[in-house]
Amino acid sequence: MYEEVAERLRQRIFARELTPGSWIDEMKISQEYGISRTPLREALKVLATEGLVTMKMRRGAYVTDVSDKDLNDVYHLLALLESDAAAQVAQFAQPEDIQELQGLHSQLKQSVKDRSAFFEINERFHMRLLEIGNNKWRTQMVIDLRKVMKLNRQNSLLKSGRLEESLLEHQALMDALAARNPGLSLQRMQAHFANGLEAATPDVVVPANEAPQAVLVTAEG
Amino acid sequence: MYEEVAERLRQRIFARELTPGSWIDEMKISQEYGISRTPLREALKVLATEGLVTMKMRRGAYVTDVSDKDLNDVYHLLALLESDAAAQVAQFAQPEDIQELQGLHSQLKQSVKDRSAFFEINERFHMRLLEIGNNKWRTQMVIDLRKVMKLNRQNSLLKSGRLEESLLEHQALMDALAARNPGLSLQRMQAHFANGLEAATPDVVVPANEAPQAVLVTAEG
DNA sequence: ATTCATAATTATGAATTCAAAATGCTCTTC
DNA sequence: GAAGAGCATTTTGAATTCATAATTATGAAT
Repeated sequence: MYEEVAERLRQRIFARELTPGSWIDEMKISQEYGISRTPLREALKVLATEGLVTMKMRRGAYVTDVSDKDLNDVYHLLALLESDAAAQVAQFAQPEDIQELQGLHSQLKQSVKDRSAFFEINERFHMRLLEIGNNKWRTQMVIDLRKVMKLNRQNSLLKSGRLEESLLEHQALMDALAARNPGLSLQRMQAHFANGLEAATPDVVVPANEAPQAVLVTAEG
Repeated sequence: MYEEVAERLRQRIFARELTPGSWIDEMKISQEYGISRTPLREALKVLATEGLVTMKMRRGAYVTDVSDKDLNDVYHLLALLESDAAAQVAQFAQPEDIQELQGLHSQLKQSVKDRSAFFEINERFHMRLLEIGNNKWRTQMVIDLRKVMKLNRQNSLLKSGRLEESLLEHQALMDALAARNPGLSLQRMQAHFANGLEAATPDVVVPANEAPQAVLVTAEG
């Protein structure tokens, strides 16, 4: 049950119903959910290790307040991990996996008019790519980091006017994947992330012309 | 208290006192520790999110059995994250931080005769580099991944005859850091990891001559 | 003798109870 | 009137109790 409770809490945190920095009233929540404090406390400890809440000694649980630096740091790691995944996919994926990604990409193209649909398919694309990347630890890390991102920016990975650009970057990535070029795939994913970050945090930059070479260290079996 | 209990359990798991795949008897452990099952269960759930134990529905907790592929995957991520950290350090560290690393490296040189001392200082060096890298999320991820590595190989990051080689790689890394060359530092750290992995898993290779170029995507403030 | 069903035991998961610590309020004193 | 001390209330943290599910053992039937 604690899993379920943890998920409900996550949703409320992401929805800003529980605001960053605010105290979490165990009594109140457990009554709301019609459960005892025991499974709730277990859920809170799980969220604490995920970084979504912070436990203060003898003071209870607080929704973590992530700073701008935190968001930059997390975004940087997302770029690092997902680019790495892209390289692995280009190198080791089965043809049908690439097909599947192309299918998702097609759906993405078609949903460019519908913001929320685009958003959802985009997320599916990224998650599917990770799964095909076939490293569950990396996948789990990305899942956790994306949760943290959701704490403070609704659409940090996809800001308003960027749908078309984002689509072009996806296309470029898909081309690199289809060409089974790991280095290029890595680079394209990096570019995708570099462009995705909003202008407010301009210290994350990959100059497109002097784009990075591939780091080719592979550990897949 | 659950933190403390979690740590005691971690130690026992790393020491192989609780063997991978084995069931964890809540009753027995709680009696051993002279506590109730409540904080123990909380600790177990934390260890579960860390990946050290696996919770089976209505079946309790089991020490996770990590496969060879898991170890390869985790090692790959360690290489990725720590190289990234090295690049950041080269780029953004304060001079005194580099000094400190050089100090640790000197200690490492001197302790080449004492295996366990070497081991401990080596760990300190890597951790300190991460901290200087100034991304707490990355640091935490590496800490967690290193815990997983400890599950199945005592000295996976440093196998028997490799102390001297390892030292040379460290020296090369230090040179790159001192030269404040991010790309080279990244590359040297990658090489360090590539060489560190034992021959039993030969699918992790970086050809030294066609060493990777730097991936320069920085997100530090 | 083997297999299936039922009962009993054991262990997990959750609720409730209990204790201790921290905060806040009130009363007293300066 | 303000400040400090003491008491009460609130809340966390842990133990105990309770219920439910699963496994095992026992017994009966084929």
